[in-house]
Amino acid sequence: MNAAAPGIPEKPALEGLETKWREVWETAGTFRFDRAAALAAGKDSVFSVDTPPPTASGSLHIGHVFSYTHMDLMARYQRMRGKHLFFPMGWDDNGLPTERRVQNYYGVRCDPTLPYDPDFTPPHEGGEGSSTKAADQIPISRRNFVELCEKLTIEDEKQFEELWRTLGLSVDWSLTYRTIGDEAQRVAQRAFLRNLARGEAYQADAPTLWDVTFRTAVAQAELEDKEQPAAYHRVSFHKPDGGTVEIETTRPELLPACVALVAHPDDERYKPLFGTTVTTPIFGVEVPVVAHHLAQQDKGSGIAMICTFGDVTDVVWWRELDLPNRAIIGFDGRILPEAPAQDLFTDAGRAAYAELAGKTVFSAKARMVELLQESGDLIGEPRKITHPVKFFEKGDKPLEIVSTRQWYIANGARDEKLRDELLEAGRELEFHPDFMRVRYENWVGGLTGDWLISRQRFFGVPIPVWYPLDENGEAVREKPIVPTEDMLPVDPSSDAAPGYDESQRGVPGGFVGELDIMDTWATSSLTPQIAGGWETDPELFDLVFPYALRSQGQDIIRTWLFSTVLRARLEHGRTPWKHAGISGFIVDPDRKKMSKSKGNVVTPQGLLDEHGSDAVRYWAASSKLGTDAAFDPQNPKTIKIGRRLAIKVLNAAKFVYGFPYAEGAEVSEPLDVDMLAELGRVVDEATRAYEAFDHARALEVTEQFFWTFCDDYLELVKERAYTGEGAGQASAVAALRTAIDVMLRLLAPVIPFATEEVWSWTHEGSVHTATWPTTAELGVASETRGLLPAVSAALVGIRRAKTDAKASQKTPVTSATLAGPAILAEAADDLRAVGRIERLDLVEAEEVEVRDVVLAEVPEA
RNA sequence: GGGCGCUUAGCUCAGCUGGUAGAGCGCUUCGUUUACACCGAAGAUGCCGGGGGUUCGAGUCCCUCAGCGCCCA
Repeated sequence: MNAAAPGIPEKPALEGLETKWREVWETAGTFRFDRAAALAAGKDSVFSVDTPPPTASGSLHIGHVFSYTHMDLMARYQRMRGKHLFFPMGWDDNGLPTERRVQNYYGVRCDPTLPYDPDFTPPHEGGEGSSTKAADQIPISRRNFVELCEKLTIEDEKQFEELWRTLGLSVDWSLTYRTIGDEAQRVAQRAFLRNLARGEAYQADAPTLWDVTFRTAVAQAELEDKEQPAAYHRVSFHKPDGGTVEIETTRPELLPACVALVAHPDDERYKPLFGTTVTTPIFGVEVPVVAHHLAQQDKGSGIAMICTFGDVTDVVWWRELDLPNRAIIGFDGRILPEAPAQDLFTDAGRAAYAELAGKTVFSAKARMVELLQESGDLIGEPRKITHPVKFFEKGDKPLEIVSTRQWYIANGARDEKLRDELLEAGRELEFHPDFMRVRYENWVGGLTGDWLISRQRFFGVPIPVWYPLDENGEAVREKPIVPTEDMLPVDPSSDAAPGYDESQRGVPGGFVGELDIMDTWATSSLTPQIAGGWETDPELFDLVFPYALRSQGQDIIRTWLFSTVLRARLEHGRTPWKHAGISGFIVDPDRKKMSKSKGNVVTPQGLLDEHGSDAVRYWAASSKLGTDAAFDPQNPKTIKIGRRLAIKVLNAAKFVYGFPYAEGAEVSEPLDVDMLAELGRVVDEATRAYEAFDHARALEVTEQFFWTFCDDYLELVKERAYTGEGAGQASAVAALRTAIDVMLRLLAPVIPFATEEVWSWTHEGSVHTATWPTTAELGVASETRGLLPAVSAALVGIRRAKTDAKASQKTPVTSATLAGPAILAEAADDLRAVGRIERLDLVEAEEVEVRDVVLAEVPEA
């Protein structure tokens, strides 16, 4: 017999468990990917997780904690099932968010024309938000700027890792990657070069969605519709016979870029006009009237002007109707000094255009309206409306459409075969929940153009090409010079093109480097390849790819999930993962998405500090995949429940380990056997739930059992376990210990800190590398006999009698009658003990009922 | 406008392949018992969004309407 193990604290507490165990896990390498063992055991023994690299310069919020916990639950479950976990973590540090943060933090901005200053020190550090006005920002060279980006992201990433470690993510931190790191750049450039070689990457001069603030092209996936106020201006076009056609437009300033009028082919009002021409007001340019089904008969006057380019529909019309390009908006969002249609303008038109040139869209519109009023071509007052306008999701000015040369990667938008393949890939993927696949299919089906990957920015992976310069010093864009793969990563802005000397840069007959960088997603779409050592470590890559699981939020299905599927299809001809686990998002008590402006955002670190990591993880674990979770920072109920559970686990285990125990004791009492049989059902159900990616269900059944175990079973047998003798006593303690041992493992994925603490009291290794429980190890028949629930019901009856009498549960009972199934007799002694019942008469009946309870007289204290 | 999801106790949510409603929180009352007062016990609480249909039987299946949310136009 031994008493409580020496390591059990007098009063167990959650405080400090995070700090204690994260260090132990790190030192012991608990979550390290055991490559040698994985290789020996074969590919099927590996469970690889493709982790979303959070934006390093952003801030981690409660939604991240939610989704990353979901990922970790599955990882921990699989690890306990004996899988070798390949669980890396990455940071998405390249891209615009970092640039913007650096600008504000250091008070600088990038001017690529400036030379590098090796001694540069930033004017200040630590500015947040918009504390530095753009005008006060000091212009610095690209290299200086990139250095600051590097510096700041490394700081940010440390804090991220700190938070994830506190939360208890069972990541192998030796596998960390950064999307700006050398290996990521190498992978991104290699993948690009292969896309190029296969014809999947190409450059094209085309109308491009353009953010004038950031002066960069943006992709379809980065668009956001915003409702904007605007006004319909009714404008007259002139027919050759002297009559007029009135159109309505929200963008009169684009009149000089007008190339046609368009109406619906079925529109009786305009049918006679199709095939004729009209002239534009002010500018007098002759344009055709054309028919196209996208023209909306019920919008405005039913006939619209097509300009190059007012919106994406203009682009469609321009392309499908084969119209000329007369674009007038420059990269800075201002009207170009020279209009392409200049020669077609009347003299008055040229004079009018001269007034518009150089103006912003806003002021050009104002002036244009005046001009139209003066000429009498504006009919009536502008009519105010609100309508959706395309924005860059990170921008605050409407996107313009400019014609530029950009790099694209085929995504199926213009290639039916590829699109079908991508849809097929979506069907191969097991989405959890299944309906999330629809988001993917909608996106693939709705693509309107290939993926624009070039960005006119600074902090990102350079597009690895150079262009030869002809004898006039003009770049020959059609013949890009590419590096060999062993040269990667390259920066064409500082590395000389292969076969050239740096002195030939910019010289006729020499070369020029591509200055554009890639879209962030063009790198982060390759996280499986980056983390898995694609081409640099084939042995590893074969072991982990395709991955078992991609886990992410529902909001990035169209970006990260889609682009990763695309790249894997193009490069490997297969789907990059078997499962996609999709988490919902967090809403505040009013069902609104949490947002900073509402002031309802809580920092995850604060939550973890206040409630403990196990409690916060419990909250995340109690939501199913794909389901949005309500969160009230003022009253985080579910977190408190999680905290209570973790504390209860500590206390219950401590209590159980305090009973006298002899090694090798047998579970022989019917009640004990039945309790373990019930637990076996819980094990089965929890296992089934995890296999179906339903961690919430697994938690629910386990937790429910655990509370019954504490409130009923433990109460029933504690007398026998504590003061009993012989086989009965041994059986109780053996059953209690077995149950705790199993429940700790069932709960380990959810509350890793409390369970590890308890596990350490009686075990050497970590609970997180222990074997997931099975019914077999319980050593009892898998069939339950219904004894535990019957006894629980009897217990409730006894307690009710005492409660009704307003007596303490400790009050002795002289006599009572217990009606119920005969099986109750097998636990009568335990019932007598817990109820302090002197004489308990059993009567057979279907329903359990306790009656004729006679409480002993208790002298007033 | 199209699609997806949701609507069950005051709140947050479970309810698998149809069999006559559950949990936790909160609330009420009681209880200082050898784990736990961040505790324990007992109790009350619902025309399962509206309407229609299939069925012996519908929270569960079908249709329809409404509200909320998200995605895509």
